[in-house]
Amino acid sequence: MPCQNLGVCLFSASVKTVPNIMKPRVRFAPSPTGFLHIGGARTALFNWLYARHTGGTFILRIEDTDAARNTQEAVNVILNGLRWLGLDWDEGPITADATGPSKGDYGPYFQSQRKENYQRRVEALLSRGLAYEDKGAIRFRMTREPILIPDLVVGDVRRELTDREEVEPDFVIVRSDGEPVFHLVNVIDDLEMNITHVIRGEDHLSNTAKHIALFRAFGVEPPKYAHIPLILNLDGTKMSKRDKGASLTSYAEEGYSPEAVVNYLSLLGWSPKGNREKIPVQDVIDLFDLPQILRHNARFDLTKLSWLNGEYIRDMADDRFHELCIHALAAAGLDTGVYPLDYVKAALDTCKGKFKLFGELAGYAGFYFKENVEIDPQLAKEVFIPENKPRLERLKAELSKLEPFTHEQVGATFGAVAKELGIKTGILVHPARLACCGKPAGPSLYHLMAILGKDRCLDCIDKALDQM
RNA sequence: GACCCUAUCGUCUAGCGGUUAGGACACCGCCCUUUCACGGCGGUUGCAGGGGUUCGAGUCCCCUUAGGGUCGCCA
Repeated sequence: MPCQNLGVCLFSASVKTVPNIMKPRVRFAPSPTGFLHIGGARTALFNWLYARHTGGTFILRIEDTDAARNTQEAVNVILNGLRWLGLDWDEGPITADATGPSKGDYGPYFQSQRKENYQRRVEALLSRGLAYEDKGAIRFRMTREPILIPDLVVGDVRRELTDREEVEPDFVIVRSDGEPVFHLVNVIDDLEMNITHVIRGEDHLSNTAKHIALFRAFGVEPPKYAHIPLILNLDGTKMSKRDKGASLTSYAEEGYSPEAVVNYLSLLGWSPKGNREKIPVQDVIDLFDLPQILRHNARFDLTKLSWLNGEYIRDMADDRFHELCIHALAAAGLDTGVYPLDYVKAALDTCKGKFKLFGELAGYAGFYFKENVEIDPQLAKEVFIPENKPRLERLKAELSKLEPFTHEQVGATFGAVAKELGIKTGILVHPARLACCGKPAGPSLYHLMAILGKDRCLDCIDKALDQM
């Protein structure tokens, strides 16, 4: 079945031997709104995956025709977002400056710098009677016939005119203020940049008829199209700017790792088959192809992303783990720099695999990096009860004798004291944990106490005893 | 209003005419255990509805319903 399109099959079968000129050229063409939508990020990812899978070229083009709301900061949101995800582009801007340096032979890669191309093309249409002036604007003479849209994902789509289009099929390509509109510039840029495959959101499917007609008017065969399904909210509604998880930036802020986000995004509308969930991006590149993309929209499930993120953190190299932890703690106002590096690393190692988001870390292990433990008052009332006082006192007495204060020794002491008192170890663990961390959950108590050190632990226990 | 796309557990998906409809997240038990996680075992939950085609349909066709998209001098 994947051989419906012979051209594509021949191509992917001999990817390494085809001449460069036949290699796919795909682009991600976002508008700098100051915001990178998670759906846009997925579109970028799919384009990138296809380019990397085929050995083609991934191009970044900035559609900044709307000068009013475009700023370098807004462009940087896009550049930084793609960089964070690891989606490197082969052609496109190097900086957010529209007049700045870029890489690739098809520049400029900012639409604001390509005006003369549009003007030239419009004049060509005008002179051939394919477009005409209408009250100061310029309209394209659109075909009245239905247009067949061959789509690599959806299949052949026959697009008829809507009732409104029946009344006025000719659409504006240049506004009366002289500014060319999206449909026009998008097509011209794709044409002039030799884009071979347009991979974009399904929201553009209906408009593709216009684009195909425009390509033909320019005397060029349109590229191949692949319209990918959209990402919706968990409740099935459209994900808008305000919805949780809509902004790519928020993922970095909340402590997701880019590998997890890329992995999760890959799984939306595409599947590696074989019941695989956590999958390295290189494997995705190897397996990815357009015809296997699903046709229905997907809903964004943050819970599953969190799970995946936890999986990535669990398997993360220590250095990177430490780095991301320290960054997350700093973002929460905890300066680890004032503690010895060995202490910091040892403390963080007790947390590895225990949380899903770096954003949780400060709450989980903040006690390591604070002078005083903040104890949950409600739990204190439940755990720091009079009957625990003699137990904790006995524990403290034994603990104070320990030398060295290792986690093995600490653990053995808890066991011995519990046995001596004829109680379960847990009876001692709960008040001791609350005394040391201020919370009911945390890293292994014995390890954490060893890292905190004897003096600090005894001090915490003293403070707890005062409350009993 | 018209046009287009889509439809398997709550969610992401496997399935491409014959399956006890599989996996993952989430959820619920049990086990492990110094807390929380992790891990292990088990469980609840699904082919939107109706017609066809066929010996046989989640799989093919049609209709309905539902969801999404588009019809701008927005991108």
